[in-house]
Amino acid sequence: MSAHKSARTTATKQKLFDAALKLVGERGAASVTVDEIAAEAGVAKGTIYYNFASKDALVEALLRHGVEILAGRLRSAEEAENSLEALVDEMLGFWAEYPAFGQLLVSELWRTPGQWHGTLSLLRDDIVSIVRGQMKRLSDAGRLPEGVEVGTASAALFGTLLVIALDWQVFQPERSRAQVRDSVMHLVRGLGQAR
Amino acid sequence: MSAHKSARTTATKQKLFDAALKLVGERGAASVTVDEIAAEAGVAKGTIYYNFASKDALVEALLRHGVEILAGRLRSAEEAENSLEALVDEMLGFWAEYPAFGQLLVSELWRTPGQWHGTLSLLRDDIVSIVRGQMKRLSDAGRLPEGVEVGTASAALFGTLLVIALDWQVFQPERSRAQVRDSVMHLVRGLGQAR
DNA sequence: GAATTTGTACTGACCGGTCAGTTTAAACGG
DNA sequence: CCGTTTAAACTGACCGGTCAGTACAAATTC
Repeated sequence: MSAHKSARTTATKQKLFDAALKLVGERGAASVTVDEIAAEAGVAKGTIYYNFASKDALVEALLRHGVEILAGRLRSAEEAENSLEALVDEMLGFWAEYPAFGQLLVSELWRTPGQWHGTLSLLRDDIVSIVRGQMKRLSDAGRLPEGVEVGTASAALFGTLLVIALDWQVFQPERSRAQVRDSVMHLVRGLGQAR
Repeated sequence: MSAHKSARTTATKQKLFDAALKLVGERGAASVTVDEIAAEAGVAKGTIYYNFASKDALVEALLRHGVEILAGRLRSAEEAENSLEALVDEMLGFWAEYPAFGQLLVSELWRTPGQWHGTLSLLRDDIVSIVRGQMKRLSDAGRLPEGVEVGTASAALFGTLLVIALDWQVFQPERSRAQVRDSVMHLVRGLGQAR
């Protein structure tokens, strides 16, 4: 893409994203210090302020970055197999790979006048609209129970997958990913073939 | 309960719970100051430290208090009508009444080594076990699809209701409570009568 | 092609404000 | 009276943000 960025800053930003994601996901954006992020990334504090305007700006960039990855994956999953199930499977895989991002998202997404609420609303829409595309297909095929609104169902499915993944990681780590996926699939299939 | 508490302190604690719930739910435990909570409650800062050992202790008490209310409501709902649907309806009503508590819970519940993780695990179990009771009834009656584990399903249902309620409050406030409840019921009924 | 300049990325000591928690003396109320 | 609350000043650790300076490679100059 932008050819005017050196490989060096890109690498540094990546290190900062990794470090910030780990710490912020675990302990919350407000209680992690910039010094800690710098230490975790193996970088001086000043470097953070060279690359980002503020701590908030770093977190916001992290949010965008993560959603970008998720959206990209969902789109390629759709390309490979155009089904709701493929989407669900991919999303579950993403949360399994980046649990800290799930923790960050879940703790900020519904904070009413939060500092990232505007950004997060937009990002949420990115993902939900992808889910909605698949839901719409089911609906058009008459495979959705009447009374279920596509928009609501999409938002609910997204949120549900998020918490199920989180709950799995935190409270039931002994379950395999396949087990969790199958349980969710059961639910989703039930939805798809309900009368 | 404990008869050795004056009505005065009980009232003060209630004011503090209300104030703390509002602020902490909206902006997160870490970024709310004790002075703000005192101001919101219309109480001197010293009073907070007379009634609670620390800011953390106040939040923890708040967590316990909220879960106690929720559990109490769920139990009386079950007494009135012994069905999963009654439980779901009551839970949705609770989240509608205390949205800030939902925000607080969702942002702390899956924080892996968080300061309240231990307490929260126990509190989560309180609620989930109530849900599990109803799930078990369905399961014994053979009204649950095979392959769905009761424990997992209960945890998932609890989490799902929480995020659906939150998403409703934040992103779709125009929907009526009845609408949301009906959508969820659709899902739950679908689960109950799946083959 | 050595010497010098320029631009970019990074460093870490430092500063000023913020905030949890303390202290105290006095008032309140049941 | 005694348990509770108030008001206000104070402490000190902590933390976001700053800034003068370093490193170094790629131009630029002579």
